[in-house]
Amino acid sequence: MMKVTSKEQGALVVADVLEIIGGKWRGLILAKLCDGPKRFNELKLGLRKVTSSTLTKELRHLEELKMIERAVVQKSPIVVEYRMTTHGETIKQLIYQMIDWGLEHRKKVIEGK
Amino acid sequence: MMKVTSKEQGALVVADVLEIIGGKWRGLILAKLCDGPKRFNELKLGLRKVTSSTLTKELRHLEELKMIERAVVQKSPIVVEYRMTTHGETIKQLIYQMIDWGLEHRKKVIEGK
DNA sequence: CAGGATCCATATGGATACTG
DNA sequence: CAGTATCCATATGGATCCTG
Repeated sequence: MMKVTSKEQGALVVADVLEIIGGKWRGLILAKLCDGPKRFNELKLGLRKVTSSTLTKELRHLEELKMIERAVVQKSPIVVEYRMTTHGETIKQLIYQMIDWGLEHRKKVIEGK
Repeated sequence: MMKVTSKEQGALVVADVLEIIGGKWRGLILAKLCDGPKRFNELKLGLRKVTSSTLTKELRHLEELKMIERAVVQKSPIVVEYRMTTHGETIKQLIYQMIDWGLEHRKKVIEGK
């Protein structure tokens, strides 16, 4: 069911993962990209109120972590597309599980309050 | 495979979940409590360098979210135990999946760099 | 369209000292 | 042992304006 080694390193590894999906925006960006590639402004509009500079910073961070990649689709007017890398794709199941758990939690705790 | 409704609410729900496991300590605390109940100082020592005041704040927050509960086991000298609530238990699988993914990520990206 | 630059607000968490 | 209280540093993200 659960590897012993995983349990022992548990907290440390969780910290790694939180570096990727934690913070106010990174998890949300990844969730959006689970649907498929998105352009800069698509992400910007999809995330309620994030500013350009913040979005850029977060995207760069996810790029450094090899989770997403940036592709210039066309220039002048420039069009950029962000998409998950092959490695990034592997986090999809985790994101989906977060969503499923979150929906249950919402029913039980938030609405049931 | 994935419910459509989940996908659409995706980012919003992810934000809910990140409120619980995000931040610098909350996910780590939950990971520790996956092993079973822990006392205040056990948690404090287990998490590299967290101060009492910070740990207290984070624990209170997780209590408000109905994820953990505090139980006074004995008084004078007081002994307190923190453990997951029934609802909190439901997040275990998510934490474990985070750990599993994190270990893979570590191999592929961090060490493989 | 997609950002860079600059400056700034606030949230998060920390240091230190003290207590029932 | 398990906190509280007070004060404080910094990280995170935001506002605004500008540009190839």
